[in-house]
Amino acid sequence: MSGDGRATLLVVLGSTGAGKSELAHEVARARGGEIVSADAFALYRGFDVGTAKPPAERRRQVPYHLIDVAGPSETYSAGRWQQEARRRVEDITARGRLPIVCGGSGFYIRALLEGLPAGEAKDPQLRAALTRWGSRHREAAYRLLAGNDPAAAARISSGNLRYVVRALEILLVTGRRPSSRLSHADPWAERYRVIKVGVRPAPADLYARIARRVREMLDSGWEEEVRRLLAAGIPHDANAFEAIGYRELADAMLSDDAGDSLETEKKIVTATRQLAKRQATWFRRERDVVWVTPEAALARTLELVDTGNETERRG
RNA sequence: GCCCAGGUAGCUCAGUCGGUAGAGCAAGGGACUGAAAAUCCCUGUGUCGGCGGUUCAAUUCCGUCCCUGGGCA
Repeated sequence: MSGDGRATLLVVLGSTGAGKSELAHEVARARGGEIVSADAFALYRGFDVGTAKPPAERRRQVPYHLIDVAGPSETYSAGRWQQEARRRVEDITARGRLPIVCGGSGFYIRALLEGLPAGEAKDPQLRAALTRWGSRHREAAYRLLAGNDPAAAARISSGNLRYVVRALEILLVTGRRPSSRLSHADPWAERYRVIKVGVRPAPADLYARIARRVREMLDSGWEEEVRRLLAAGIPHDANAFEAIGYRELADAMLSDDAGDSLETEKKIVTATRQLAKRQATWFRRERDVVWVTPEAALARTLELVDTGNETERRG
């Protein structure tokens, strides 16, 4: 509980490789916390090395949630994660422990804290059909959207088939214009004293960290894991295979010209850096984030977490 | 040493029948309504290898030199 009577919810965010996991784990150990992963790919069983899941030792020290909760061929979703994550956070709080949401999936974190439009308006078959049609008739798909919802079309570029298809899916499933469905105020997070800590190394350090991490993952049997997944019949187009590294490694294995592994490693590092940049762009807009360097992270975060509690003790 | 093919954006290359050049990738910036590690948008001045020559004008033609591949010796 914090000074105003609300329970504390700690959110640790930042780019891949910044040092979020380390921080979350240490805070959890120091303050009796439990970690809820906000990572769109650590959800999938079998995709372990490249998603940097916490090793068994850490999982013995601290309870981890929303890791390995989906089958490797499944497609998870932000909405499903939001519901699950909220339930876990509430449970953790109810047990008197500190909930720590930690991850780099900005869309998920926003869904958790600020909510999503009501109703998932989802139909996978329709979406697949729209995608098939749209990839052949990109302009027509965009015109169909523009004709039915100019406001939605204005916010989406015609080249972004994914967004165009999604908007059409909403239109067809709900019978209402996607633009009329923009998120409403969601009060869920108001019951918490939310502390958002962003971990951000010096820019030059981040690149070095990423390169090192990719190397370590490859040294830890990443390729072997991908080979096993493919051998087990996980389809190459499964959602989890869209994760950086898994994509490149599977492509290299499935193409005839065995491709050299140094080339693959470079591609993975590049893709990871690009991801880190996109994440930075996303989080830059996130409100009320306290940014810290990995070195100063733990001390500063404990201070932030403890402040409210001291206030309560005094009050 | 001789012959051939090249030397153009950080990389791979296109192109200019002579009027100082453009794609992909990389890089930088941005967006984000249940696929989000996804998807998409914006941003391209670089002694066109060096030096000479021809020309109103050369990255483009000619000469020469240097460099890189390949072949012949």
